[in-house]
Amino acid sequence: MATRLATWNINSVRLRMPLIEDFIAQHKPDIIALQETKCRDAEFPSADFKRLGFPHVAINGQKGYHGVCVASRVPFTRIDKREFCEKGDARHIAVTFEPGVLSGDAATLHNFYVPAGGDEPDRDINPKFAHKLDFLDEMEAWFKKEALAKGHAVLVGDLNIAPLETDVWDHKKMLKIVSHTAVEVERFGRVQGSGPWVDVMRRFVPPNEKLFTWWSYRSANWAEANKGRRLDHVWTSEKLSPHAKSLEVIRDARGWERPSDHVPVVVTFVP
DNA sequence: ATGGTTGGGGTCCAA
Repeated sequence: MATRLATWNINSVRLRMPLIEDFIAQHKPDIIALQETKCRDAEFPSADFKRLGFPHVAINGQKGYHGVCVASRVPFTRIDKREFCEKGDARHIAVTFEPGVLSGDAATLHNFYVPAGGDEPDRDINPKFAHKLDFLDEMEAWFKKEALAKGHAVLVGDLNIAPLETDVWDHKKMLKIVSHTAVEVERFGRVQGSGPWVDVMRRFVPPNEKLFTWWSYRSANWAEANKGRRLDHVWTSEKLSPHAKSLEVIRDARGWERPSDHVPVVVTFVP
């Protein structure tokens, strides 16, 4: 039996519940990690997920901004939420699955929403960019300290960085744009190396091929212009990597009615 | 060089 894991920055879970329903019907995920749910835990549409076959829900939400969750057909054994940068933001949640769900061992799934970082890529004049860099440093220190990637672990989410030249529509034009600056890419590499984590998406799509998961709302004709970025990621620990068997980026979802600006990414695991 | 759009909450901020 295979387990299909999806990650999707939904940009308001309540507004896009009909799209989530379509996505479930078409792509049959077993576990869904969402970012930017944008509602308090008490306002989270748990009953809708239960109706759709996802009775197990772990939520870390806040009013209006950020917010992450994991909804699952199969149970998980524990829920952890970590606060980063002492800001009280809801940007992380982790759940642990029993042996036989993602691999033959128990495996922990971490779901992250890394700060976007504002417009100006200078930490001295832009506190949001400073927050993003500090958040990444804290991720690296935590992963090292806890050796989280030494066991069976998956990390998904909107990391708000497109690290490779092929993760953006035009590398040279993007070098001074937040999400693709050298300082961010260097931080990204250190976080990834702190596992070390395996970039699962690039196991299936070679690094010389363009691969995007996000297209701005601000450009009309997103599909023709194709000025996208790969901001959403799936990493596994090395031990779990062989269990990840396929990748789907649901590009069509960007063209659905009232879409998120991010599309779902689905990875199939065979335990 | 500039502006383009969306969501939440409430007449502006974050992305």
